[in-house]
Amino acid sequence: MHLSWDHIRTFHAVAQHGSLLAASRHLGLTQPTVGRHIDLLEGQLGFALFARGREGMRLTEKGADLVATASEMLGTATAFERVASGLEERVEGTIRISANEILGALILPGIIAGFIVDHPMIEIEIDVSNDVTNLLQRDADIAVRMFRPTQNDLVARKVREVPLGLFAHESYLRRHPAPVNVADLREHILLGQDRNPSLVEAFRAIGLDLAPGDFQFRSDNNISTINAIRAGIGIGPLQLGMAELWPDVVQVLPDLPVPSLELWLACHADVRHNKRIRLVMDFLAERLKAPYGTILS
Amino acid sequence: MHLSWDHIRTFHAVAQHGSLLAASRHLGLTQPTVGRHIDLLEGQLGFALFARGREGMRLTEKGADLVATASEMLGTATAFERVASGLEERVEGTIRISANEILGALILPGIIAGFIVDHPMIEIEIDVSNDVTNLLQRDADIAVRMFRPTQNDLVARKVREVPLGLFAHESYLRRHPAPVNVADLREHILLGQDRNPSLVEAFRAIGLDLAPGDFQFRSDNNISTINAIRAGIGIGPLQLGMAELWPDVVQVLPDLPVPSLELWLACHADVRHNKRIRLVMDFLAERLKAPYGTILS
DNA sequence: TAGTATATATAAGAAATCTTATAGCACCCG
DNA sequence: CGGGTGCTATAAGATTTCTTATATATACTA
Repeated sequence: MHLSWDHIRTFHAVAQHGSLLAASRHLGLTQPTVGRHIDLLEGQLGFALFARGREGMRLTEKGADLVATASEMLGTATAFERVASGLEERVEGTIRISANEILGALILPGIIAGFIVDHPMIEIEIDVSNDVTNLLQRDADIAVRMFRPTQNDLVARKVREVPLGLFAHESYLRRHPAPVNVADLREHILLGQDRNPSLVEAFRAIGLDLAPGDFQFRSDNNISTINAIRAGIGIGPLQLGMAELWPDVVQVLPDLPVPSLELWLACHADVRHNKRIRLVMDFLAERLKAPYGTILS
Repeated sequence: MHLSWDHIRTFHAVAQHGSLLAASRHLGLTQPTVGRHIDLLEGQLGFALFARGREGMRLTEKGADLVATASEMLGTATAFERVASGLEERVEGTIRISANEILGALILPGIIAGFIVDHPMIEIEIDVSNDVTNLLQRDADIAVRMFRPTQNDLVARKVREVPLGLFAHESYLRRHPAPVNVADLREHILLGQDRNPSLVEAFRAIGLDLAPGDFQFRSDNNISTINAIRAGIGIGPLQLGMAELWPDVVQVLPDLPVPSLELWLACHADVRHNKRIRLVMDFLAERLKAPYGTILS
């Protein structure tokens, strides 16, 4: 008498999400179905996997002992899907692209508009996130990143360098005279990141040691920062190509050697030969080489 | 759109057994069901896994690329079942015992007869085989072996030494005078093993270097060998305890230091705390300590 | 305190899955 | 060359599984 492998998947999802309802949403099933899977599994095993309560499904001790193996199964199952996807040669289908806010919301739509007219059989989904793990979990097929992806099963290619500068809106500079050297920045309202430390590190590299508290406006969402600059709140970092779009946003300390970012494209090694993915990656690499101004205008 | 894990299991079974029909028998499904699983899988993947022909299902190149991952999944799924079985505390249920021909056919039935009257909720199955891998694949819960099981995930305990001797039937010895030393054995009709080399090695240990061709009757089935001795074909090895059952079978060269065998009980480490399995193993260990004569009489 | 959101459990109808039965093809054996 | 065996494919009915809808309970919120 064998267990259903699909029931093991359901067990894992419930253990992961803590409730039948949450698991059902992630599995694309309904709550009664997920509940029945667990009931059947418990019936076959002869012991309870979860304690049911108003706050959801708590793993029992025995249930907890089984999570690791179920998790291993999930990993192998996603590997199976990845390998299968890598063997696929059909051009039609869906491609899911993971990108940060600027790329996903501002840049990619314009690029993809050109792609889909030439390839009407390919559907594109955009997942706005900065997490690399979604390539491993197959939540996305292609990732666009502003740093080198180092995960070992990933295939990454560098598209170009992205030069940065410090910018402020005219209205801000009218109220606060523009800085003439790095040290002057301390007297200004600075726009920075919330929990991401990369900007603090970049400032340190150009000789300015700042604590998170020295930034008066903090957000990890890049679009939020851009709009803060445009609203005249203060001085913040911006990609040079983007600044050209808004004539009333001007660069401060233009000679400052701000370290530039890198633009990378990545996919999982298992799917690298998938025709669809290749096609989209090649197209993105080609179009992303151009400065943003040419894309957005 | 996710694949069904059960379909992956079906894919693996078909790849393994080479046909829908053979796979369906191993999976406990019917041939049309197995066929539909493969059809659905191929439809979702977008390419063919098998080439269908009168001689069965041949893996395509792409199908072959997926077998390894599917196989890994099967391994994890059986591990899941093993761990679950180890966590189980119910006493009722089925226990499957793997044993060689002599134990499985002659000895165990008598022992188990005593067990099941005390434990009516436990059902016992006997799988006659000499393969240790069936504990890993969960084809059996307990194995009784005549050698030390060395597989690393196995828990084994030695029950006792099993002394061996050389025996022949009276009718044979009437036609051929009994040997008086090891060298005399060369002039006799010897009963040996077919492909299993252990007996040849045992003879070499007592100073007699024999080739397979020196045995006129060869079988790897122990019961076959026993019956050959009883039928008066020639001289063959027998466990001392068994010989007592047949007064007209007598030992030759009784002072010969024939190396003895060891009797081992084994189960998988994952399953060692299962109450049922513990119960049966303890019972078997206790009863198998006694010489066979007391069991069979 | 009413309203919303979270959670599980259950009943009954809808939808999918599985089985039985059958057809068709190729091979092997006496 | 008939008769068995092993194989896949297909149709139709039986069965199971899944979903929709509802009941119940708890916590948070305004």
